[in-house]
Amino acid sequence: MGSEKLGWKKGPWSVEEDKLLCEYVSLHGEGRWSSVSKFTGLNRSGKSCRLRWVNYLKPGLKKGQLTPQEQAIIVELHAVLGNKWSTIAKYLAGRTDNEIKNYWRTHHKNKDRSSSSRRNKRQDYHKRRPKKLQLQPPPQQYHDDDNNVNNNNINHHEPNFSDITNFTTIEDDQYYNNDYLANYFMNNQEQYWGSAALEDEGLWISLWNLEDTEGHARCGTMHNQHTTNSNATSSFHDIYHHVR
DNA sequence: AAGTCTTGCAACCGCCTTTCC
DNA sequence: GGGAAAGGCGGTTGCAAGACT
Repeated sequence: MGSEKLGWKKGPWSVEEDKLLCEYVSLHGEGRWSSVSKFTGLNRSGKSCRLRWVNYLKPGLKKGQLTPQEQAIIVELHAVLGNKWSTIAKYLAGRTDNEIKNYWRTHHKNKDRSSSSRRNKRQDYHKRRPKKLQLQPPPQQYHDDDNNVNNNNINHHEPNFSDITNFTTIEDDQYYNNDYLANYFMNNQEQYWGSAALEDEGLWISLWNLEDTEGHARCGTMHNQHTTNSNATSSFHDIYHHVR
């Protein structure tokens, strides 16, 4: 945004900055991000504050490895929606568009490594990179399911892709020429929509609130899981048939 | 052991859309 | 109605850490 002042602090957020931002949101709610610096003294742009909140501090965010179910949903929805990361994120409770985008780029986009522009750029970068660098970033915080703040380091494990191998080997024609995908969701909806990882009420609300194909928000009336489950599948059908 | 490469992810950038005055 | 500000989104980059040679 050209209107934002120059001289905003950039780079990793400190624990203190996170605290100030959390306090601001608890007092004023989400939105009015450009006011954060005024109210808190935080020298961060509104966009930076919003991003930090949405991608890291917001209660209910899951951290750590994507589950095989989540990976499968991403693969399936990307086949239908393309790079609509924020839309895909609506189907994955506690996951952010940024997280999904990063996952995709790492695991799917760069399959053709030999021609990866990023790889080439990175090789170039590493040639120029000074050997041992910089200050350690502060310990990362996150909120657990009970909305408590933690400072734990996240354990990283090698992903297990065996569960989704069959998805990634599906021929494109199967996506584009029939209702394969829609039927797949219909037949496996218990796996997706009924999985423990997706039982967060927020997901069902967000699924029900998914925009329809004309860009209008769906009714936000609360439904029980079974009802919403059907609606989620209906939404998927809408997306599938209109996007293709 | 040291150098190089790969991966994961936080954060920034620029553009577009929406909202406000 | 039009311009400015704010918000949202997708693409990209920078860096740490682990894997590999």
